[in-house]
Amino acid sequence: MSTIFIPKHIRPMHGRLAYNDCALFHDMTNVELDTLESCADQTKCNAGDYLFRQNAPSDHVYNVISGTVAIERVSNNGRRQVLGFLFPGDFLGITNSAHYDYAVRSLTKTELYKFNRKRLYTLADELPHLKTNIAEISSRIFNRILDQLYILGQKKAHERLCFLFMQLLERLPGARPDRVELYMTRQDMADYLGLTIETVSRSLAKLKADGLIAFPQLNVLQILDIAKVSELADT
Amino acid sequence: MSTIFIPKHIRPMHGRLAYNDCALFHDMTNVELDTLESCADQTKCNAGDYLFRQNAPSDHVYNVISGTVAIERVSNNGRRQVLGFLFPGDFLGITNSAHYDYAVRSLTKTELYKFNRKRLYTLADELPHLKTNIAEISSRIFNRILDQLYILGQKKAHERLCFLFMQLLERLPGARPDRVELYMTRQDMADYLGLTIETVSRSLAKLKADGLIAFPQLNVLQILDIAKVSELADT
DNA sequence: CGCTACATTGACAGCGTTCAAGGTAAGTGG
DNA sequence: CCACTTACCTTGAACGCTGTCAATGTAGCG
Repeated sequence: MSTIFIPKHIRPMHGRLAYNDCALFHDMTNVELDTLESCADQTKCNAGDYLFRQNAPSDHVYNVISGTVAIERVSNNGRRQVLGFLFPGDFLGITNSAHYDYAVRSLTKTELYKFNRKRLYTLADELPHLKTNIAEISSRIFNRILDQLYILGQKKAHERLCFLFMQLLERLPGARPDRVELYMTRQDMADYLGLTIETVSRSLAKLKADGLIAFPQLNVLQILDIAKVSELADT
Repeated sequence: MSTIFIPKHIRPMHGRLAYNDCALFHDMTNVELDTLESCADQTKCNAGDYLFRQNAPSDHVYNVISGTVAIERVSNNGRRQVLGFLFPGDFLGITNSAHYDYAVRSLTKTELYKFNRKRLYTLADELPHLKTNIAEISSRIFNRILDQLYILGQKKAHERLCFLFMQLLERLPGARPDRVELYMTRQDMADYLGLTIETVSRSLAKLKADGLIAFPQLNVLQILDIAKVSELADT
């Protein structure tokens, strides 16, 4: 039944999450959702586990139920670029190539739905809403990458961090200006923003000294001056 | 007739251009090509002209026949990021949103095919090859953006330039190691690579002094040591 | 020839990286 | 409960790359 298929902690997002990717089920009838369920399986990961590695065959599309994951790309010489952080409701693995061009690493304990990619795509030919939704999700992912590209090309360290904060605030379920849980390490932030861990640390210290943010705990961020942070983050 | 529809200077690429986007017509029958032609129109631009601006309604998909264009994104504060350079055979304007998230500026005199986007997409529902090809093209565009993201996040100025050179060598029709025409200005390169024009100039001078490249003319590049350039460019 | 746009070069400052040391927090075992 | 370990984070100092500002050079064009 479709009411079982969509777990409680995702359901309430439907109305709220305009920016999140949780839209695969959007506008679909219960009958359609039942069909969709036939492609679905569930899986889980522990913190640090790789869901899949770079160049693995792209057999599945995943939907994060709970937890946080990082999309990474590692080059020949070992340098790592984090392409994004994904949260509950987000999709990953949507691709047209036969292999994933990136790896996915869990930052926390993570539960995911797992769809057979080919079956999902075949199904999309029959269910127009599903196809529209997949296109819509791809489009959002693409736009996020463009934002990140702009940030890496044009922004200073402290601006990049503000960009990350605003992204977390918008996309991380449960994040509020006075409490944003940072599930990633400083190194993950650095690799996402194209900086070193030291620069991240120093820039955080600067933003803190300037009264824009605070850290009630090491991994809990408080945004004190959201107007300024938002301005610095601006794309 | 489909033999008219695909102009001579594109036709020969079909077999060769594994990395170029000129694949919309791939595997299609003459009947299918005739149908495709019904969506097509032709247009041209002068150097410096904008084909369309950021946030314009995304009414058309374009295919470059001749010339070079730059995809750009400008932010609120005026900083510009070039998202890519496109050459004959390349597509642009493939999107799922109602508006373009970027502007397209001609670097040279440019001729393009122009497809009504909605009609093209409707047609894609009927012609399976066309739909596959559109997906294939989108996938390549996405991968190029990921490469660029990595470059901006991890590489030094001279490495970024080598990356650009290798891209031009692979994607610009007619480019050979001993002769790569640079249709873009130094400023365009800078905005593409997330650098300033001065840094571009200095890094070019350094690469020249090291004997990796030469400039027979200001806008003609010669790659003297392709092994090293390729190594520096490596993603 | 002189105008204009584009490119190069120089001097200098500043931001970010690198290398190194020290600090903090959580978990383990005595 | 406390020392010890480990992983992560912060801070410091020096260096170097890149940005900024300014001047000069160069190619194309009327």
